[in-house]
This record gives sequence, structure tokens and C-alpha cells, in this order.
Amino acid sequence: MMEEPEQLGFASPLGPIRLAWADGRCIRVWLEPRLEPGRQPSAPPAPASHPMRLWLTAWFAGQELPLPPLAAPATPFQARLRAALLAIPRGETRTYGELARALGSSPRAVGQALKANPLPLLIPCHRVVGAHGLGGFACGTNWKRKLLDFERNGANEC
DNA sequence: ATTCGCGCCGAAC
DNA sequence: GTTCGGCGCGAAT
Repeated sequence: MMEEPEQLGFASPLGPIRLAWADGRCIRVWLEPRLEPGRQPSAPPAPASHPMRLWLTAWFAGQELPLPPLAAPATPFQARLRAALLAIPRGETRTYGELARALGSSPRAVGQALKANPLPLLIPCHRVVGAHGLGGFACGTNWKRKLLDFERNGANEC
């Protein structure tokens, strides 16, 4: 029987992150808009020893820990795309077209699958940009810009 | 089985 | 700058 997913929060330097955890796996991540002053986070903070909290803390400190168990990809294509995304080093980007060629697919198919990625940041879909511009991002292009800046410079502004 | 929309792309204008 | 045809995938029908 699958347990009820539990929702946990993490206050990252770039903004609030919420995640769903069930059966010892991370099944979903949301990169949320920064909350207005005085508003409460939408989920209780992950405990200090929680695998996701450890991973996120390390990530925002510029380190790479092994990923905790994750929800399986929904389709074979998304599994191949996930592997390709995980192979993009921190601080680098690829274009939709480059990934499409590497996978024998098409740019739009790549974009569609990225949009469907339930695990942004963990599966670094933010490292995929358009051939001519930033491209889209399911959690908002502000987050995409912030993540790319953070990875490139290590610096972070609000 | 077919249709349709998408985080796109390159060529053309 | 714009428009347009083509593209693979996945969800809906």
C-alpha cells in the first residue's frame, strides 16, 4: 500500500521550496513564489535529518550529494531525457535542440517533456534553454533565471 | 485509429 | 523584428 504523501518545506536562499515525499521517495517538487512578508509557508519545514533537507542544503552550498530516491519517470522517453539532464554539469546549459538531437527527438517534444518534469531542480530541467533565448519554465522564468545565475556565479541577489 | 497542443527551431521575409 | 512549416511526444478522443 502506498502511504499518504507528506508535504515538506525548505526555505532556500532563492525562495521557498515545497516537496512531496512518500514511501521514502521524493515524488514532486514545487519552486514557489517568494512569500509576502508575514505569510506562513505552505508546508512544515523538513526535519534537519531528512534526506531532502540534507540534499537541498548541500545543493545551495554549492555541493553535489547523491540524489535521494525519486519517483520513476512516467514514460520511456522521459527516462532517457532524465538521464540526459542529469549529465549536464552544474553551471552549464544545453538547448532544447541539442538535447533533441542527442536523443533522436525533436525540440518541441523535449520542451513538452520538460514541462511535465515533476522534480525541478533535482532533475535539472532549468539547464535547458532556447537556442535564441531563455525558454520557458514550469515554475516561472524568474526561478529559472535565479537558478542559472546562482549556478554560474554562486552569487545570489533577491 | 486520429487529432491536437506544446518550456522549439531554422529559414524566409 | 515577424511568420511559417515542420517536428516527436503524450493526452484525449
